[in-house]
Amino acid sequence: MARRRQAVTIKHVAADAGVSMQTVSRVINKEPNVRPEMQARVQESIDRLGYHPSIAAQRMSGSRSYLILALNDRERTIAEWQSRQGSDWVDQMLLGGMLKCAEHGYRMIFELVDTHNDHVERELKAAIAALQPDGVILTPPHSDNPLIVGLLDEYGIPFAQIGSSGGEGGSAGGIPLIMGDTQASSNATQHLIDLGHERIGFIKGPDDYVLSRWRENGWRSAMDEAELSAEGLSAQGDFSPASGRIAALQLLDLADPPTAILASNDHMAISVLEVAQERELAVPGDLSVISFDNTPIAALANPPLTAIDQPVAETTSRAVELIIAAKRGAKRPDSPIDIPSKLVLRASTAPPASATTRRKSGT
Amino acid sequence: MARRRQAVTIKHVAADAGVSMQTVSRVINKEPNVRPEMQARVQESIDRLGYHPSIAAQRMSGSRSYLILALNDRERTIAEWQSRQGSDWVDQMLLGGMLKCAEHGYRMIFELVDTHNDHVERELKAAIAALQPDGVILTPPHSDNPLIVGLLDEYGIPFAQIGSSGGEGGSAGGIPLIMGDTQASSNATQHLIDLGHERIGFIKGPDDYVLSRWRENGWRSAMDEAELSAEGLSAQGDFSPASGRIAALQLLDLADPPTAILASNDHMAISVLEVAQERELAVPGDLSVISFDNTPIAALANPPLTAIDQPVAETTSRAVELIIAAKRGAKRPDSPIDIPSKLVLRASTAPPASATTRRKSGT
DNA sequence: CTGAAAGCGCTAACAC
DNA sequence: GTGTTAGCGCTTTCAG
Repeated sequence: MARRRQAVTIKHVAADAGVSMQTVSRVINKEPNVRPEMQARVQESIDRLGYHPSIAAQRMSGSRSYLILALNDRERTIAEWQSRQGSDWVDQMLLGGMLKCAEHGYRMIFELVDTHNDHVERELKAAIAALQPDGVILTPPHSDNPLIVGLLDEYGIPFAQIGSSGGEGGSAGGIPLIMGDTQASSNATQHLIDLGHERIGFIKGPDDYVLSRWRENGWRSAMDEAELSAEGLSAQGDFSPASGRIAALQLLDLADPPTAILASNDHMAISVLEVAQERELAVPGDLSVISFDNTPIAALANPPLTAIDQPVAETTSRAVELIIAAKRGAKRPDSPIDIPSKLVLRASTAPPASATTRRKSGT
Repeated sequence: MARRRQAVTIKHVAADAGVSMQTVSRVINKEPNVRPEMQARVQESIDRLGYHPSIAAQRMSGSRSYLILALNDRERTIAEWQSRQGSDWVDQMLLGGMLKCAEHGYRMIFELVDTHNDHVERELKAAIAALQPDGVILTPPHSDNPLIVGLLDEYGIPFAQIGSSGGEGGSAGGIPLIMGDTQASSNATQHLIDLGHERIGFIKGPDDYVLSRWRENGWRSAMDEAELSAEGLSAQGDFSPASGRIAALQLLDLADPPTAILASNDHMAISVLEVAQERELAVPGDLSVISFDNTPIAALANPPLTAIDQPVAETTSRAVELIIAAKRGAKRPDSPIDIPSKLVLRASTAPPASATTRRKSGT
């Protein structure tokens, strides 16, 4: 007996409470201008009848859809899921975003879209038309995609840009959120400097991620500040283990190789670990390693990696909050929200073995 | 300029193509009784205008919602996300389910509900009323929850029960899918027996998961068949590392301890590994270990664990297919769909060290 | 502060 | 084959 119609509707509640549908609607939406006694009576009916509004109907009548769309890069996300390397980016988004949505009666829907594809626009339009989301959460590398940002602005849909500083002028509806990449990168580098390292290598992320630049900048600025040369100590990677291996080889083959390496993500750091092992370099004895992201493999690596933890859950949670607030008419923050990343100390960092034998001034 | 109304509706398309809305609707839904030339003309308008139907409106008019609800256990799922141990159950569900949904124009929405809570019913009713999903995917331990199953049957919503054999009579709309637990467990045990093990311990999962029993049964039957005693070789666990430790201790403290242990999930197996290390038992030299699930930590453990891989993505994908088929009126399969789990051989299993010194007949 | 009327975008049920 | 009519459940006007 597939009764496809709503079991109990606003009409039933109205009849039960002896009021108009309108009043019930007001109670549901916590609108003012309802006498406490009315509100109580209606609420009682709602509870007793087990009434829950249909978001489809709410959406139809021009109100909210209570849906927030989270957009991730299709190719990379699927690759991560299939590789089963334990990256929990999506899980952390769910943890932060879904739970925050639930608190407000919203729901989060995940969608994968191709960045490098002419279809982005079509895909996004389709998703918006189909779902009519109240907000959209963009993740790298979509966060700075002008096509996506432009479309969202045009539609007037509030959206969060995780991992984006919002470009130059910012956009009408975009709320940029960053995870302190530059600062964290600089802190991590400083940590290595404090340990006594002077030759600190850096493995960059791919250029289509803005945060690749931030991470590099943080490293470079800490090196500069300590008056250490960064010359030749940066190698290009693309987040893949293979690229990490190539970069590690490049750095360790240097005439004066680094005693520490900061890798732009965990996978590349693991590759560094592997290369070190092949070369019989002890970690952290001969080589210290720090990675970005702190996905589960960082803790499970051998040795466990000191890593910069990305507060993905917290950031997503804030993104949801800000979108919902924007819906309610709150004005957007005028500078990017910055949720700081913390350095998690584990076993892959130590003072350089040859600390005293090297040409230098400090300890 | 927040235009909350649909940008281009079926009306626009109808006007543009010079036909009635109904005809457009028929084209969208690929219904018969439309002349090819009409269908082409309408399709042309749809494409040119960039029209996409609103699922809210489709739902409102009594048709599908194109939404499939996936229900997971709240407490356990959140604990997994927070522990950051790399369990990718949810990711694999997304991989299998989301992609399959997308193929058919559906969307999957995740929702967490408390099993051990009086509110299950209320929560589920709320989700159904709000979303009007076309189908629901149940995961353990919800799959066999009579309250949930009963409610879904009553509402006439097709649903998949992952990890359930469907109980006695089965239910009207329930489609049980299992992942070959018994067989896999028996195979894994047999693998150890083939290796020469005779004392094979088993660490059970919690009783509120049916699959705990299946896994135990598989082990027990393989032991029986090989005429090996299982007496005292099973220890209770609850999937947590702590419980795995206690169970490992219990088994290894036996007067005649096992030379191999089959743990009902990866976490408990890791605990076994830890206990072994503390006791200076080499794995796999002195003790072989096999785990269930094969989440990413299994491969990352030291040594990497031989594990029984749960085909979560494939199962979820099939679940979605079957739900959509059921919607289209296909009759449900009359026995549980069984997607076999495969044993992934890694470095935690080997013949027992003392193989020749033990009382026995074989090699 | 409360109610009545109109309509959102779409499809089921009928006519033609 | 195609068009017309009515209505899904809710919220927006706008009256009172």
